[in-house]
Amino acid sequence: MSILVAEDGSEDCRQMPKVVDKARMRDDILDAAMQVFVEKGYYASSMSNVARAASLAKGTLYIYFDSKDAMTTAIVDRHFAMLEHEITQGETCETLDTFLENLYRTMDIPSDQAAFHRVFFEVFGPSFASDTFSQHAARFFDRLGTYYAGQITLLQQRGEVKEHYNAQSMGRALAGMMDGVVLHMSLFDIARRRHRRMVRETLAVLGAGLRSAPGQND
Amino acid sequence: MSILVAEDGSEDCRQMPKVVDKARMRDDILDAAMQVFVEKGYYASSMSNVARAASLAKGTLYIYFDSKDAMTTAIVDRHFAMLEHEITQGETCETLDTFLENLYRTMDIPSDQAAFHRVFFEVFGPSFASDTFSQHAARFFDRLGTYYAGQITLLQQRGEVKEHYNAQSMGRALAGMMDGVVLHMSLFDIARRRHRRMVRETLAVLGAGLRSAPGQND
Amino acid sequence: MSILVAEDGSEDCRQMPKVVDKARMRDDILDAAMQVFVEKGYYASSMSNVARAASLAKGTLYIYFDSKDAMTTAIVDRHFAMLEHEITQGETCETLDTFLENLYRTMDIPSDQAAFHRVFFEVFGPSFASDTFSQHAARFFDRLGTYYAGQITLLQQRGEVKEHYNAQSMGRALAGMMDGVVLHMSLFDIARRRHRRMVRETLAVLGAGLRSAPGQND
Amino acid sequence: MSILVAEDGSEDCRQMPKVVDKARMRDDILDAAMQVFVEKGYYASSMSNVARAASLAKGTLYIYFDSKDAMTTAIVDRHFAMLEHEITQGETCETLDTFLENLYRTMDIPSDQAAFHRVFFEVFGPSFASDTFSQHAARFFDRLGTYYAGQITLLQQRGEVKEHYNAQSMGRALAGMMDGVVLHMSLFDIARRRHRRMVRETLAVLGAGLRSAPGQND
DNA sequence: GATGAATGAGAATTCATTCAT
DNA sequence: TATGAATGAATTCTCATTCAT
Repeated sequence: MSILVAEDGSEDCRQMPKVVDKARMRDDILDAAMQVFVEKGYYASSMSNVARAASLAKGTLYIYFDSKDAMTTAIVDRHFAMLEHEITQGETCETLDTFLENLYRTMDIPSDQAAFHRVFFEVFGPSFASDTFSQHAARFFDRLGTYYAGQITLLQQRGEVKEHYNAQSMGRALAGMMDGVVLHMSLFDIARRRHRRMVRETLAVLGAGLRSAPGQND
Repeated sequence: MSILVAEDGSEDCRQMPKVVDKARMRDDILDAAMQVFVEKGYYASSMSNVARAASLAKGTLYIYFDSKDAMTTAIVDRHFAMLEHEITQGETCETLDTFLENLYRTMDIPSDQAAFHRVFFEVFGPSFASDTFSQHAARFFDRLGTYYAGQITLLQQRGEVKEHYNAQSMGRALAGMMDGVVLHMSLFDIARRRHRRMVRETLAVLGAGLRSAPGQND
Repeated sequence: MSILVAEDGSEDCRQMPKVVDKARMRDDILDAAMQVFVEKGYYASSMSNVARAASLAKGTLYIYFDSKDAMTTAIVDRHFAMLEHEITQGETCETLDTFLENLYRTMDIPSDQAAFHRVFFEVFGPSFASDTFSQHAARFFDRLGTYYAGQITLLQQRGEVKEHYNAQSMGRALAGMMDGVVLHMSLFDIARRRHRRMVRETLAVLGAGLRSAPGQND
Repeated sequence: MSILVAEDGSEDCRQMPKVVDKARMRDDILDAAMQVFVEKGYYASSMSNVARAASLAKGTLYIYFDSKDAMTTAIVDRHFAMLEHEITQGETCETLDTFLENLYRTMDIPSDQAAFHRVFFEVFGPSFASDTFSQHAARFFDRLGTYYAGQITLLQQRGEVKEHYNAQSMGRALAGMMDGVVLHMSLFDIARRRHRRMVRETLAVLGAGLRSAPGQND
């Protein structure tokens, strides 16, 4: 956000012809588009709808994006870049409890992200899934899995997690399971309270399953 | 159903050859439709495509279904009825290991079902999710959750599962988690082998978390 | 024309579902399209215009032709097939005068054909000339040239035309020159009377140039 | 032309550096435009394309030309002015052979002029032919015809050409025929070598037809 | 003068649905 | 019942032109 503000600030230096912050514009359009998609569904949303939501003329959209497809791809790219950023930021956990708490926070997505997901799975159900999205997704979940594997290894070294689990494999399984739970909630629009209870319960079992018995290493 | 039979019956006085089993016809059409949807994606499939796949004329589809929407709804109805049936059939498990094995089998869906799911989430991303589908889905997962809750209660009584878990809540969490893992695999088209390893790993943690320590009741 | 009547006649035999003479329909559409193109120019004519002219809905055009391009190609195909037919029908000429008279008739195209040409050269100016049209055109003019060459050879044998001309080369030159004169008239919309005078004059020189001096062979 | 100079002149009181040679600018733009039209075809060329080719902004084009139409008209005007100039320059021929040689040179157009023609006939097929272009063209060919008529009259007086041809009519016919042959070549992109052979052959017949028998005056 | 972002009318094309046969 | 030709609203995308800077 602060970056964008900085970009705005740069506008006032000098500008003979109409200067537009193209990156900012693209971003605004994507926001408008996403809003429309979430409200009406991707396939029910026309470029006209998006234009109206962005307070622009239809043609203007095509200045910033070659096609509806390209715009959609840009949304996906941006979303995954954001997720990427969030992962990278994660601090390593000292205890299993901290780790579980982190997982909880990751799963407890805000409801607008849930709407986000519904759009993603409408767009990338089968249609052109294989192309852009699945590559992103696959890579993303691999990284997420590896990240969790690292955490688990650390916790195993600290004696917090049973040694006999394969950290790599377990990390990937965790990533998949967490994604699944989030998806389940996103798609079926489950009440947040209920969702939280489910997540808590799930993490309780997970924790119990992972945790080393006190005074033993497996 | 009986209505359909009545309709058929009203016509059998003469022109036997023209009597068509409406229910059968509807089913055949739904099969053809689903095949097309899986192959091309829901929104990329036209009624023409469906008609061709069903070896019928376009107009004929409208004799059996009021609209594309109605046809789609019928597919969902049928699918959930099928799932319903599968659940109801499940036998109660004597041990936690049998239970986990059942879960494994449930998660190890054939790859055509995975394709199925992708279509479902294309159709019922946001579009008209709230209407028909989410009701079905909510009810379905409630029943599934209740079913698992029953199993868990049983296993708790048998001392196989720690007493301190809330069976109802845990049952629902299990349903959500399993659905999620299956979704994750379906959507991201993960290699079967990898998926199986993930499921095994997940169930191992689950089992460890659920299982009562020998000689104790939590 | 008689062929079309025959096709009409065949309609009355039997026809349970709506039977449409597809070939006839295509032809009617092409007629309407050509009329619109001639009136407004190809690039100024929309499929809507064509549809209106054909008293059809826009969508109906796409039942008979895949695209505007395909429709255009069909017009060209049909036109060249017609020209082809006309050439093939030509009888061999006994004298140079008959030959020149034939040339005259060929050049004295009706004014609707002139309009035709203007459309052709709008469409096949540079745009996609190389693809369909130029192949047709090249082959057509080769055949026309060969046909004239045959005639000239015959007339040379009969002592009507000077021997020293190369029949093949002269045939092709004749084809090009005739095409040119017709084009010139088509494009510049020259008054018919003036055009005829020009053609007569041209043929007079041609005739004088070609004709053997009486009692000599070159 | 003088008007444009006047416009330039009215601005030279101050701000010398900003003074642009409007006529020169217009010319450069037309060159760029023509280049684009020849490459992509008139209707496939956008003002953006022209602007890019002219290394100018789109808006700038509209400073020099009111519209795409106006720009196109300007191209035509310029082209015909150039042709006009070429004709006027022609020297009178002393012999029929010189005359024919001149005709040959006129017909043996460079291939970039052929491309030129293709654009002309795309633009001035029917579209707005009647307006600007056909007037130009009609007048141009009249002048050309008159010019040839003059030459022919001269040659008739010199006894080089048969007296019985009507010089005026023949001149116009020559103009049309030559234009046609050039068009034929331009449109069908005939190989130069073949084209030359055709032209030679045509001129040979023409010459033979026109030439007075030695020692006779018709 | 020069720029190029913005505009919006209009083009080609698709497809769910209807209906005469 | 079954057919498939016809429909036309709706969609994506283009591009000549305008105008604030």
